[in-house]
Amino acid sequence: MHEDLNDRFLKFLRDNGYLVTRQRRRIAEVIFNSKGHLSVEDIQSLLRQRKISASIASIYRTLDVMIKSGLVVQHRFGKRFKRFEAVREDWHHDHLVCISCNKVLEFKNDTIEELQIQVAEQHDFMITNHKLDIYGFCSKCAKKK
Amino acid sequence: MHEDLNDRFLKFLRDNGYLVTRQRRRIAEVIFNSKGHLSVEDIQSLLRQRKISASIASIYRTLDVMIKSGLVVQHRFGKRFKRFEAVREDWHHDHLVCISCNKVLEFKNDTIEELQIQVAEQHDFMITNHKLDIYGFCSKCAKKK
DNA sequence: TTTCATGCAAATAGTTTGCATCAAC
DNA sequence: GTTGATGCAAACTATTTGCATGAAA
Repeated sequence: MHEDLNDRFLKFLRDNGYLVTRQRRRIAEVIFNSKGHLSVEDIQSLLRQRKISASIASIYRTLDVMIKSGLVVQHRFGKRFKRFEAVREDWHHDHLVCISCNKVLEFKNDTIEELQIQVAEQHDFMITNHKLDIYGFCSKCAKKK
Repeated sequence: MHEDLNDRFLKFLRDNGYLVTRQRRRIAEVIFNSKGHLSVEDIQSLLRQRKISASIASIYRTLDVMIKSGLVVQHRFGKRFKRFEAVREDWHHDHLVCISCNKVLEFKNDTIEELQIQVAEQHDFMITNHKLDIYGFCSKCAKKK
């Protein structure tokens, strides 16, 4: 499963004239082996746990390449820093973001997706991607209040 | 129309123990008199055009208060800086963002809104707000390619 | 052995904050 | 007169970049 993503990334590197370096391989491994939405800090600490060294600069530069490969997407859930997420299979999804505990739930709704395509057509707009983030309180945090 | 927003903002200030200062009044005027999605830089230059002086710090601090008042919302269309938008009447809308010319079109789709509420219910999630941004190419930019 | 990636530190961009001064009430 | 807002400059955070060194092909 993540093997696949890893292989696809390595192939992307080779096919597009990028070097396959130790750092790129390891940063990719860490990201493809993690579920969810990683901050650069998360990635750093995952690397540290595995006793892998890679500078922040290399993490950012590798993330750029990964985004170009289409195997990773970027989020910015209202916060000032970015979060990164591996794109698994063809499963696109949107997010419910808890503004209290910062937990992020994923969901998928085909009707919403279709309606977006309709909206775009109506405005003669060519969609490349979209971000739908719903903010509020998850069930746990809602109860606390 | 923007008179209304202005008045509501001044009322909000008074009702919540904030001082009604020259800067706050003028920053609010500029924002309520502008359509669209203003960056802080935009706001600064609009103020400059009117020969009004206000420091960046005050602009940011006033924007915080305006957001608390609910009369302004914040966006972050994938970029690293924020954009601010006056909330007119009760007209909520979403955005089509051109990744080529950066133009932002607005749209409203009630069915999408309803479906979001359904999704939230299914996940026992209490919505406070949401952001749906569709990225791609506007008709002009799509033609150029 | 050439070319591209890395690591470090310095630079940048956007935003926030501390503090003395100033304006609102 | 008090209290809270302003303006300035300095601090901060996330991210990017320049450049000498090191690793990939």
